[in-house]
Amino acid sequence: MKQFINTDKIYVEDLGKHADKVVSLYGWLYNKRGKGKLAFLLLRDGTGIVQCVMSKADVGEEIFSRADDVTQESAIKITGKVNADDRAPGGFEIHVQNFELVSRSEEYPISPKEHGTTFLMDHRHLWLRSKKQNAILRIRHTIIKAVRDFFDGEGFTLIDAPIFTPAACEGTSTLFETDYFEDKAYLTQSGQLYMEAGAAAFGKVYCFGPTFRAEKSKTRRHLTEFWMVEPEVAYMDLNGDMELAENFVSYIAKCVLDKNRKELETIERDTTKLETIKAPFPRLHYDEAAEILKKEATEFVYGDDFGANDETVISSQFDRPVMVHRYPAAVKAFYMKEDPEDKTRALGFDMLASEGYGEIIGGGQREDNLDILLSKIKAHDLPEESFNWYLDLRRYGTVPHAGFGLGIERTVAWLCGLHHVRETIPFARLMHRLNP
RNA sequence: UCCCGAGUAGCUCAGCUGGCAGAGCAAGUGGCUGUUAACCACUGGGUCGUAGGUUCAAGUCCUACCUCGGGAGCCA
Repeated sequence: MKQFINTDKIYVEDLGKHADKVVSLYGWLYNKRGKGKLAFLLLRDGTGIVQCVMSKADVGEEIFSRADDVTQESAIKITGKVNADDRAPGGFEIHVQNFELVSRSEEYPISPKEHGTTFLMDHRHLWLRSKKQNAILRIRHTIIKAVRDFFDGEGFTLIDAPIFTPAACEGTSTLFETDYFEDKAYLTQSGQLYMEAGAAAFGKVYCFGPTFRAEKSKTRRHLTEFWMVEPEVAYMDLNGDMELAENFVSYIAKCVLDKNRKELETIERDTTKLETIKAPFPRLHYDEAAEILKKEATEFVYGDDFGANDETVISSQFDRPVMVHRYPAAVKAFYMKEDPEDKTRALGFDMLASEGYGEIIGGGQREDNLDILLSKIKAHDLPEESFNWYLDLRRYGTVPHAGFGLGIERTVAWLCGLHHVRETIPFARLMHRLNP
C-alpha cells in the first residue's frame, strides 16, 4: 500500500515478512512494563500488538528516559530490529533502536483492569482500540463482506431501499418519526416491499442497510438502529427461500472460520460450535416445534408466536440453526402468502440460531394474489392508498416470489458468542444510548 | 409499558445489627535487565445519585424522584 506520510512504515501484521530486519512501526502505546534498565513497550497499530524491548545499554540515557516517561495510548514511533522470540506475545518482538513520541496522551480512561459496560459504552470511541472489540468488529467486517460476496456470486443485483418512508411497512412496530418539509416521514423498518418491486424488475435482488425500530426494548438482542440484509427472488417459493437462507448462513460461517481464526481466539470463541453450521439445516413445521415445547413443558400456548424462552428450547435440540415454517397466519405480517393446503397457515419461516441466540432470519413467500392481499390489508386495518404502488406489483405480471431479512448484529453476536448485541456494532444505538 | 436490581475515589467494588470513609487498579515519586493485566515501597485522591424524613448520630433505616443495568412483550 502507498504510504503518503512515512515511506518506511510497516504494519504489525506484516512483521513476519521482515524478520531480522530493522523496521519502523507507527502506532500507540498499548501498555508498558518497566524493569529498571529494561523496558517492555507494547505498540498497537490497529493491525496487531507487538512487544518492543528496550534496554538502556542499547539506546542510551536520553532515549530510554523519553520512552520510560510515556503514557498509555500516546502516539509513538519505534524503530528496531525484528526478532523471533517465544517469550513475546505474537512470536515476534522488536529490539528498540530508536523511540519517538508523536504525541503524548492525557491520562487514558480505560486502564488494563476491569470496567463496567456502562463506562465502556460511554467511552466507546476509545473502547474500539481494545483487543476484543477490535476482533469483534473485524469479524463483523468479514460477515458483511461475506453477505455481499454471497449474493453477488449468486447473480443478485444490489438495489438500495430508501431510508425515509411514507408509512409503516408492516404497521405493527413503532417507527421513528421525522419532519419532512411540510410532511412527516418515517425511518425505514424494512426494505422488503421495495425489494419486491426490485425482484420483478431484476429477478434476484438484495438490499443492505440500516433499519430503525422505535420499540422500547431493553434486551441483549435489540438495537434501535441495526443493519439488515434482505434478498428477494421472483419465481421462488418457501422451500427455495429456506434453501437460499441455509446456504447463505453456512457461507457466512465458513468465511468467518476461514478468515478470522486469530480474532476468534482473541474473543475465546469455541469454534467447534461454528464448524457444524453447514446446510442443510433442520426444518420444523410449526406444529412439530409446538410438540417439542409441549414435551419440554414450557408456558407456550398453541397458536401463539414463540417467546424468547421457547426459541431457546427449540434451538437447544439441534447443533445448527433450525428453521420453523408455516406459523399461524394470524401471528404473521399481512404480506405473507397463505398456505394453499391450510389457509390458517402462512408460508413464512424463522431461522433460529443455535446456542439460544434466537431469531436471526425472518422471511417467507409473499402473497401474490391481488384480491387476497387487498382483503388482508383491510383485515389488518392498513391504509390502502399507501399500498397502491405495492398492489401494482400484483396487477402487472404477478408471480410467486419470496425473500427474507437477516439481522447483521444478531449474526455477529451469535458467531462471536457474545452476550449482547451492543458490542457487535461500532456505535450502538439503544433505548438509553445515543452517545457517543 | 410491566417485573427485578444497582448508584460510595478516575475505574471495579467492600462497607455487618445505624457509631472516625475503606481496598485493589489507575495517577505521582523511588527501586529493579525478560516482563506477560509485571512486581516492591511510599504519596495524593470522597457533595456516599437527588430531595426530604426518623434519630443524640444515617453510606447504612423510611418516602419520593432521577439515572442506569437485567429481563418480558415486540421483533432481526
